[in-house]
Amino acid sequence: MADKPTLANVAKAAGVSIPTVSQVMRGTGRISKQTRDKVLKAAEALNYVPDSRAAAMRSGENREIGFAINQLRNPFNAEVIGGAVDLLETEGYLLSVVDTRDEGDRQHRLLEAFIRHGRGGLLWVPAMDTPDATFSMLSRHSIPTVTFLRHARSEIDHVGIRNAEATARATGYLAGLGHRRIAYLGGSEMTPVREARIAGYHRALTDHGLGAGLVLGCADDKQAGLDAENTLRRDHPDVSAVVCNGDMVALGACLALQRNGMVPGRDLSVIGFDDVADAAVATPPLTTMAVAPYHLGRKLARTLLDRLADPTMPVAVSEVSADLVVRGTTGPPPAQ
Amino acid sequence: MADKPTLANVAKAAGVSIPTVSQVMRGTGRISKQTRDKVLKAAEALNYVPDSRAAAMRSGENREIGFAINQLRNPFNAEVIGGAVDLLETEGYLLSVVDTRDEGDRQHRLLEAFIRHGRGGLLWVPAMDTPDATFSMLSRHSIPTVTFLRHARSEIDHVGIRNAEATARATGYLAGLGHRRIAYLGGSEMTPVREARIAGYHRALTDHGLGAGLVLGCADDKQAGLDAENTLRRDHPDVSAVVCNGDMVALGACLALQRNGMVPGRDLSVIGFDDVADAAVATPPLTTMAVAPYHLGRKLARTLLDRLADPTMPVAVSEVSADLVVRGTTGPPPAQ
DNA sequence: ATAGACTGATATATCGTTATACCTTGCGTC
DNA sequence: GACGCAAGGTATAACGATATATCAGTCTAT
Repeated sequence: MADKPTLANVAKAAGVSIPTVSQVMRGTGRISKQTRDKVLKAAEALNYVPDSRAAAMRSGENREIGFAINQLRNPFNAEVIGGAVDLLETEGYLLSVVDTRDEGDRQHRLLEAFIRHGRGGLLWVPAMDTPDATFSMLSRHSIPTVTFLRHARSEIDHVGIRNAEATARATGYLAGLGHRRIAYLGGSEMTPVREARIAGYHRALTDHGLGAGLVLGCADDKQAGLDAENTLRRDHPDVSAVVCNGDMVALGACLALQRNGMVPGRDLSVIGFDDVADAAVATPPLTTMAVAPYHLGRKLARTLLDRLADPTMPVAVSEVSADLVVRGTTGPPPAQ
Repeated sequence: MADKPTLANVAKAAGVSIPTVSQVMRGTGRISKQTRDKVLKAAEALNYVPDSRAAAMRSGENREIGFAINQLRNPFNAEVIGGAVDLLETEGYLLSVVDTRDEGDRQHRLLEAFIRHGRGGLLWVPAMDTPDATFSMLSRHSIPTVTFLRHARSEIDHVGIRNAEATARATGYLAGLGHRRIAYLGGSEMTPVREARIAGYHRALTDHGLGAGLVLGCADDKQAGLDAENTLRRDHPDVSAVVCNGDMVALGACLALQRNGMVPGRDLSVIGFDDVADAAVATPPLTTMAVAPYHLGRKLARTLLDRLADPTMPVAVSEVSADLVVRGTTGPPPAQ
């Protein structure tokens, strides 16, 4: 076969110097049409593709982004990644993903791998137990970073969700329907996200004069939601509405009701969070706080690109609000 | 602040030469304990992390993998990616993902970006209309590649699913229950995957003397499955069982039944494909062909690592079989 | 005592690019 | 016809690492 497709070989084939080929490929410098055609033909013949890593080394240009997320196997996160990938692709960036599993030391290793492999920017859902060493490593190598969901440091760009506001809205909506006893269902660890949501829940209770709340934790999946609802009904039969930490928990709760001959929205009102794809097609369709993960991913990526374009930009922190989507799992409390 | 963390600066700080530092970092060569400690201390102080791209340039070592998939926003694919990422991470590889959307020219650009950015290996679900130019580009740059699901070229390593066998088994199971009129539901384009499944379906029909089949296409989501079942019931009321192209379609079909006061497994038997997380917690739980996407992703990555470790290895083609998981949506046909 | 082997380190070239400075030509100008 | 200037290229160094060869000492064997 022919030579390896490098600038040097294209140059040899075209009978010009290496810098000339480089300039033709990038459209810079002053090159005559005649020479350019000659070079392009040679490049074509060799199937030349520039090595952007070598280029990056000299020029500093870097279009490689890393995304460290806490849980890859999760439809919500998968959508976020999809959004980020799509946006980055349009600008010629490549995205690498790793799964930190919310383990601080594992996360440190993975972020170090990102640095080692020359990622020029980071999207990051910081693990709960992120050590200081991780932050100092990132700042030492001055990697532009945008955190997602969990706002770890005030000097780092951030994109999140208005959790407190959203949950307060959901809770307030239920109170407006006439519910007096509203529980909060789901979430196990006290992440900042859950903390904010529960704070919003409590604020709404206070605002509506509903006294102390009831928080019941559980894992973020359907089965756990199902179990939690059973527990709730047994121990607190007076609860007539639940605000859930996520759609999976909400859907599980609905399932539990139905398996016991009750109907969501009549015997118990249920509000989810996220608006996953299944929420709209469940029976009955789930009332939920919609956050459009795909667009969140795009926004996240956009924020990083803005930072890369202008490193002097002031810290960008944005929180997108969630929309209450009323469907079939909410209604007035059952008559006593 | 101090200097940029490079080999040169570590060397200066430690008072030794650059190659010495390089050797200490990699644990090669003969270095006295005394010198090593000195170097390690300097590296630590500078927060040194080697630049693997510069290293790759000289040594050829490359631990960057690209995954070009046809649809990122899809729980099954998300799990596959999760499996691949997990396995690759244990060996120090990084995975970049792109979404081809099954568009041949878009895919070509993205694969070229992988080459440009120096990916040393590729995982790939080839688009239906992949042009020859794409294959020649990959071979021209000799990028080790493993195709997934769609076996495009016999000389390329491959990991897939025994689609025909699995669907034949599903169909045979229904026939064994006594069903005489079994339809195939779902899938819109004639991908090799769907083609194989339908072939297996037809083979099973023939084996059980059930004559011509009935294939009804639709998109791969719940809503489409719901609509398709309604159509089926209206136009072909004699059908007593359906084999579905995917779980989403199957779950949609079950929903359609329930909304019409019928019960899956009694009035119509339904078998899905994939065993998505929801299949087990649906009501009734879905009978399906389980393929364990996470492990499929691991196997895919493993195959690529094997190829990278030994380029002379004969072409590796493996097809994993799907397991029939009998749950609640299948049963004998309703008595006439 | 001296060749030979081993130890611990270094000098130098190289990977594939890009940035910078420099070098020819040709041409118009005074 | 010497000068300035623009056009069209090239020479060279650098990016941050690794591979290869080499070198100064020390140790061993004969």
